[in-house]
Amino acid sequence: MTSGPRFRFAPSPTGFFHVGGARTALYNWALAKRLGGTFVLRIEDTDEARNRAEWTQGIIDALAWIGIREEDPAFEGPYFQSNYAAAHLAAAQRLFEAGAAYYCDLTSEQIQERAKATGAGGYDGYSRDRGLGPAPGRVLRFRVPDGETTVFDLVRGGVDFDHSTIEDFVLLRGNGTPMFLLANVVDDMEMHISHVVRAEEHLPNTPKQQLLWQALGRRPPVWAHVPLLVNEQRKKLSKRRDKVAVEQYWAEGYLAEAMVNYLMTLGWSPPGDQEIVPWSEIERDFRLEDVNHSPAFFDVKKLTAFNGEYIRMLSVEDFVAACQPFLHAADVPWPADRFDAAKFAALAPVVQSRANTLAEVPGVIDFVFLADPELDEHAWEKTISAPGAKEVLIETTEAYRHLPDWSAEVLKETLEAVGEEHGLKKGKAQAPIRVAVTGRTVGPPLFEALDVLGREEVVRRLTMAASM
RNA sequence: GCCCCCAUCGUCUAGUGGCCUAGGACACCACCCUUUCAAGGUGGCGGCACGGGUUCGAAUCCCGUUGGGGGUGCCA
Repeated sequence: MTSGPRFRFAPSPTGFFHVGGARTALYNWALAKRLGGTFVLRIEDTDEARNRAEWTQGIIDALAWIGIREEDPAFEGPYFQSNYAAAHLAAAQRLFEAGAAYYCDLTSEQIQERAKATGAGGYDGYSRDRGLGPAPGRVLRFRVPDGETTVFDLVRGGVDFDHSTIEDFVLLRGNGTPMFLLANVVDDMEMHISHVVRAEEHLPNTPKQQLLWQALGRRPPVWAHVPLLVNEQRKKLSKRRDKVAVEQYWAEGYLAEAMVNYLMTLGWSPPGDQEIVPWSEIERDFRLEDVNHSPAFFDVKKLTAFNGEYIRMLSVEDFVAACQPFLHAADVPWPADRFDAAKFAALAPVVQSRANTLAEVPGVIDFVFLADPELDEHAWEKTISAPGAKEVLIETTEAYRHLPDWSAEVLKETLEAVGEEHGLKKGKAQAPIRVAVTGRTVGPPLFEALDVLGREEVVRRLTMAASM
């Protein structure tokens, strides 16, 4: 075990890696790295957790993607909550023996009835002094003392809670298994966690945890509750409504660096006037004290803009490499054997300056690898019925068939010359050729595309279109 | 119901009592560039929730109101 501060990251078992979790992980990681501490990954599994191995691997893969790697010495884990089952029970037993906890045999229904009768909400401490011992069906409850608790939070400062508003909460269920709250605290103790950095939703439960630390004779960790990530309705991000799985952004061609950078600007901003900054600077500058107090909207549009910037920062080679998974995916629009890596590489620079995500790349250049690109009928009608369009198409086809040089520049000059004869401006003359060759009115720069496509194929497509 | 947190352009933020006539980014709009679409450049639109204090002076400090969110289980 290393000697520095120990930060724990403990995602709850939702089955996927949440963007909110990713941000919290990044906060913990930045701090652990800068302070020479440790990032402890703990899987909050339960007996019922399904697909534990698969889910754990998913978390580890997603963490690796955003730069938090297992092979880094600052990374520790994963640990599993269930490994500490004995410690959970031992802690409960100690609390009971010290009188800090007591057994209660009331059922949920009975508690509700009593609450209704007395007009008070929740459990009223009925069994506090009944001297009950453990037995099946009885829960162990924590005896919340009189007074108040102040949680010292690095993000928010001191937060006061009056004990009269905290009911005697359950530590052990009627079947003897520990509640999450207890397990969580005991795990943190066992792992010598010094800093708990997590989402704001946990703040109201923190006084309970702090009380547990104290009752167990230990100094509580440093707390830091970071603001929630919300949707456009200002509600906590949920899987049902929102696109929150990190894996999904990964699959859609977002660059990890862009995701990381964007996530870090939610609730915090790098010093200086630049918000696109490398991780090395984030790691150096990030401080919990500077984190905002209010929830932040996860704006996919801004993420996408960041992603575009990061794509443009790539070298052409790196861009081509990053595109590979998307060019060879199963759902690619062209037959796999028609793909030509050299042609793609030739077109890469013009694609790179246009794309905001990698997933949109195949759709931009698909016409190059398709045997017969689907023709947008509407666009075709409109384009070819324009004055002079038909003549330009026919004459350009002939000119291209006999062109001595085949280069973007010559192709451009040739077409413009033909267009001029028919009184068409450059852009106008280009339209029929573009639709005839690519099937669409929009796309990457025409002449570069024609150049890459080659004379034979271009002339074939033009001739076919001209005969329509 | 009770408890807790929060409040600067539509969004993310800078701002820690005078440098604020409130700065930047995304989005949006216009123009330029241009070979369609982008990218890039220039400009524009747009905000301190409200009401009281404190102070010579408040986006900044205090109180209240309103609004939003979260928590409150023998869920994790």
